[in-house]
Amino acid sequence: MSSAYRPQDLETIVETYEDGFSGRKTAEIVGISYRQLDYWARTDLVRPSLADAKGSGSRRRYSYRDLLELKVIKQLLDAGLKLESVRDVFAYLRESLGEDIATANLVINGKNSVVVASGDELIDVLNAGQGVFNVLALGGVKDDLDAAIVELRPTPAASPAAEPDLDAEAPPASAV
Amino acid sequence: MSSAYRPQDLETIVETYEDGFSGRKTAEIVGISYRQLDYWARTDLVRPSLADAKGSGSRRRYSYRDLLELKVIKQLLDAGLKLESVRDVFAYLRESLGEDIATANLVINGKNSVVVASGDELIDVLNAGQGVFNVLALGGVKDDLDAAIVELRPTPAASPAAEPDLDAEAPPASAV
DNA sequence: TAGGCGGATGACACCGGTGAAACTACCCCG
DNA sequence: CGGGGTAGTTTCACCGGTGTCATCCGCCTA
Repeated sequence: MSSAYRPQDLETIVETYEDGFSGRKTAEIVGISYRQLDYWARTDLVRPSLADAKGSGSRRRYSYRDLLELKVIKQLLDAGLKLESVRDVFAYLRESLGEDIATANLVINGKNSVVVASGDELIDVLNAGQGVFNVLALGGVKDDLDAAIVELRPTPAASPAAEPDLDAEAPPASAV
Repeated sequence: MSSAYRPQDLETIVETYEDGFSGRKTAEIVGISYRQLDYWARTDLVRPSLADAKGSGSRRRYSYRDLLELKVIKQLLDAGLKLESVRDVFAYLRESLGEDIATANLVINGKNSVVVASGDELIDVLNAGQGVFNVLALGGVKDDLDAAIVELRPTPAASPAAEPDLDAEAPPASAV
């Protein structure tokens, strides 16, 4: 899928982030503005789990999992969801996210209902229910995130290997 | 499904609306505020197709199809979509809406892509694509709308047959 | 210990969406 | 033909989310 990099690269790169990701870097990787990241932290949507801000001069530190959540949020926003409903989603979602990310689908129905199904279950859910469903394949989110981490890896002056440009943006619309 | 009324009732009732639905009535039936209806008309989201407003004191007249569109919009908003993306959707959707409403599904992907698939096609699309999909079964929308029209039919004083009270609010969430 | 720099914070503005209330025009009935 | 009620229009205001800029603070390095 996403650009050509040896999977091992990701591990290596992530190791260099053992203290977590800074606010600005996080925003850059996830593809959101620093203002958004800041606002979301203040309003308890996603707080940096490694180190929270405590007064001016302190530093937020985001974990890889934080980035994952942030990326999911960005996807939902890009899909046209209101930030408000994203909040509702994460109120429920947080615990169930994390294990089988590669295959799981996030299904949002109405304002409260949130489900993580996998594969065929999804179809049953869609057939059964009413109203609007928002479906997000989590595997793609992780892929995007990993690709972005690789693209935006540190030491920008010491890696002339591959051009770190392009395809860091939107996953092609494909089908549809 | 929704309360007990003979299907013929709907036709009869709709006939009494041959001049179309007034703004207030439309808002009531669709389940939105008059303010929203007004704002949407001003900002070209849904204009009353039978008679538009021209100066204070004039009257807007909405067609049944207008109500259908409005109901779809309401569903999307209830699902947590931003009004902005609803606008994008309707820029494309308008022509394809109308024929096979009962079975069609509205699929929204990203900001631009809009598709109306039916039945199994839907599943293919979901498997193929990336990102977030918003799926809306249009049949349910029509059912809800029809039920609301029956509930809120005119001549509230002249129809002692069935008590036209209660459950005039939200069409039961059922399923889900 | 003194700078300097990265980054959190605060203040301000702006825009979209909506509620509330005042204003106004049309229609119908007497 | 005039009054009243109904309904559309207009204005004011608020809130959430975000951009921008200025400020302030703490850590790190020299």
